[in-house]
Amino acid sequence: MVYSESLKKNKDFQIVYQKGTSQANRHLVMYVLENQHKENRLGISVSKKVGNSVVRHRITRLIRESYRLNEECFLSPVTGLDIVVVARPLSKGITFWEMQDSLLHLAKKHHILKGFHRDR
RNA sequence: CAGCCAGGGCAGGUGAUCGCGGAUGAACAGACGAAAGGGUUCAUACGAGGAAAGUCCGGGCUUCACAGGGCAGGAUGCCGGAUAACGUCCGGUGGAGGCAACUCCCAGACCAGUGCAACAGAAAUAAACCGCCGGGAAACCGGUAAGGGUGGAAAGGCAGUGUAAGAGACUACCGCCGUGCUGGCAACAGGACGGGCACAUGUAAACUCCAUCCGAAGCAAGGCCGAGAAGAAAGCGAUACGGUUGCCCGCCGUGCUUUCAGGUGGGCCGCUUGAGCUUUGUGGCAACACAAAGCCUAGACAGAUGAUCACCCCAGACAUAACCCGGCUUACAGCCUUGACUGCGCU
Repeated sequence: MVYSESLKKNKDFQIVYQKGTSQANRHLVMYVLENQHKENRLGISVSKKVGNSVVRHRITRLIRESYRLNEECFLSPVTGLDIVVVARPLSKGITFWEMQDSLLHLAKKHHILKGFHRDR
């Protein structure tokens, strides 16, 4: 991803969970917190409740791909954001398009979305 | 052609665009970092499985422990072979099933000891309920395990002789036990002779006994480089300086350099050339071994295979490497293929 890092440390996840704001829909939960860096950092969490390793890997890839293809929409002019996306059990077996809609829907609820034109 | 048995292989494909991982090569920058390390861009080829899964066995590797012996604990359990090793595999033996091809079996020892055996049944390791026979007027007494009934199991089976009725009491065949013979490396098989069957049942996936094997923990193993902080020693400097109120007393705290050991955050190695794969040949019934030639085939460290579009078909199951191998077990849409057997039809 051009503009973003991935969120890695468990400590960073805990900070976002505790101090960030959260929005949810039926597929995903999104936590957002302003960080002190220049870049966005994206963390993805899929628990074992969702499915086996194959299912979890696929959901992770769909989230990352959805974010990557719409990355410029998430950029904040002021500061970087820590974004944690948690997959919920209903997201098992959804398509890429549903995942992208779901992710952008949550971003809109967070009011961090800009310049997105739905052009399917 | 149908049914059935055994084995082997594949695990959606092709193209375009975007994206990811390490490797190699080139170019750029020498950013970031104390160091160890490492960055950016482009190109090239490569990039999960038959089970990668469960983590149930066995080994390699690493660190620790270890004179030798014994106990405890665990595992295995017909015989021979294969193997680094195994609880795996191969070939046999015995038993069970199938017309057959073939398949299945935790297959040592209950005359070392201990335990357990519900219910039913007269009685369960000890026998007389009915029956049969003899005696007696009867009550009943005695004999009897052939028959009935119960049970997983009732004092070898079956036929005959025999007898009051019966009984290995006696005889043939089968079984059992013992002895030696033949074949086989062996498990075992075959037939011979003897015992007339006594200790008198079953259960070891009951304890146990016997034989064999086993040190412990695991790549978050372990090794290397090593900020910061704290520690030790030596040297330099001073009887000082700083703080507590300006001063005095009192109280509290020490600077710099070098070296050393330990090793946190971090980084690197371990990390993929290996009991490796493919082909051919030789030995072996086989598992497998040996030889020759050729090949290099993921190596991440929050963890890479995805997305979109188009087309095709039989419409794609189960399931994502994490130090590496050999197995086992479990999950699985289907497809291809080889051999054997049985039945039917045709020649």
